[in-house]
Amino acid sequence: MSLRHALLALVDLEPGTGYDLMNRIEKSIGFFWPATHQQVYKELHQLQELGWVDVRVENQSGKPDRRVYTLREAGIHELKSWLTHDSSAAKIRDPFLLRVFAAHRMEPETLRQQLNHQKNLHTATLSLYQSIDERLDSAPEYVQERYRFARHTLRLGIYFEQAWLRWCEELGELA
Amino acid sequence: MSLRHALLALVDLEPGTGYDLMNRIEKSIGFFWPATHQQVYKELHQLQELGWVDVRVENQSGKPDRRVYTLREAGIHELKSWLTHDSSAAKIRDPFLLRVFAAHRMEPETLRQQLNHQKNLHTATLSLYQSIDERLDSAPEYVQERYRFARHTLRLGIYFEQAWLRWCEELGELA
DNA sequence: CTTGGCATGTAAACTGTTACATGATTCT
DNA sequence: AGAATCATGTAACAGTTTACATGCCAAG
Repeated sequence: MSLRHALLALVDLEPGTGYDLMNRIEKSIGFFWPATHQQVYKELHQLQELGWVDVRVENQSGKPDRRVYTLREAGIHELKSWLTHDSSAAKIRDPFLLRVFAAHRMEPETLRQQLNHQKNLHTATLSLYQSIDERLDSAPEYVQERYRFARHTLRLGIYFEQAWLRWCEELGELA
Repeated sequence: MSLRHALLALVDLEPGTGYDLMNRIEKSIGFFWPATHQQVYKELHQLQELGWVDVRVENQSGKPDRRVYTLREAGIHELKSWLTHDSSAAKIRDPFLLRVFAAHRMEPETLRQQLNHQKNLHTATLSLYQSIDERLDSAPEYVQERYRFARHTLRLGIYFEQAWLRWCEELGELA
C-alpha cells in the first residue's frame, strides 16, 4: 500500500502529471518500488479523493487533458505521519538467482551465457545510476539540497551494482 | 509463476513434505523468492497434477497425513527446460528506502532511530547468512557439492548485507 | 500449563500485471 | 513513412497476503 506514499513524496519534491510522475518513478523510486502507469493513474485519483493532492486540469486539443497534481497540507501531514512508522522488511524477487540456485542442472555453457547477460545488465544499471548522480552534481544548489536523500538511495544502488559485478566475475571464473 | 520452479529445484536437492520445504525456503530460496506456506501447499498439489512430482502419503494419528514429495523424470525435464530460458529482471520493494527518499520531511531523531533499526536488522541477516555458510562448511563433501550453487547465492547475499551496513554507517555519520 | 514444533489446508481481500484502447504532434 | 513522445485510462487475470481452522506431542 505504499505506492500511495511514494507518490506523495514525488509530488512533494515537484508537482506534475501522472505521465510526468511515471517518468520520474522510472529514474528514481522505481528502482526500489516499481510501478506501472496504470497503478499510478489509479492511485492519483484516490489521492485526490482522500484530499491529499490538488489537481489542475488543463485542456488540450487532441490529447487527453493534462492533470497536474500538487501536494496539499493534508498530504504533507499524511507523509510526515507515515514517515514515523517503522518499515516492514524489504522484498526481493530475483528469477536469475533462482536459476543459479538450481544451476547444477544447467549446461555450463548456458550458465556462462546467462552470467554474461547479467553482467551486462548490471554494468548498464551502474552506469545509469552514475549518470543520474552526475547530472545532479551539476544541478543548482537548491535542487541538490532537495534531492539530498534521494541521492543517498542512489548511492546504495551503486554499492549493490558493484556487489553484483564483483559476484558475477567471481562466479564467471569458477564456472 | 516461478515458485513452481523454485519448488522443483528444492525437491530436486532433497525430497520433503510441504512443511519441510517451507522451512528450507525460509533459509535459502526465500531470501530472493519469498513464499508463504499457503502458496507452497497449493503449488505442490499443482506440481503433482502436472506429473512433475510424486507423493508418498504417510498416515499419522492425530496429525494430518505427511505428504512426502519427490521429483519425477518429467520434473527434472521441466526444470532443465526452464533453466535454458532467460531471466526477467529482478524486483525489489523496500519500504525503508522509500522513507529515506522522503526523509527531508522526517525528524532527524526519527531517521537516526530507524537507521539504527535497519543496521541491527542487516547485522542479524549477515550473521544468519554466515552461520548457514559455516554449517555447510562442516557438511559431508557430497552435500557441499550439491549445494555448491546455492552457496554462491548466499555469498551474494553476504555482499549485499555488507553493502547495506557500509551505507548505514555512512548515512549515520551524515544525519 | 503454556510455548513451540509438526502438518495441512480453505477463503476472502488485496495488489500487481498484461492486454486493450485512442490520438495528435514531433523527430528521423 | 514510421517511431517516439505526450497523455490518459478500462478490464481481465494472475499472484500475494491475511485471516481462519484444526489438533497432537514434547519440552520447559
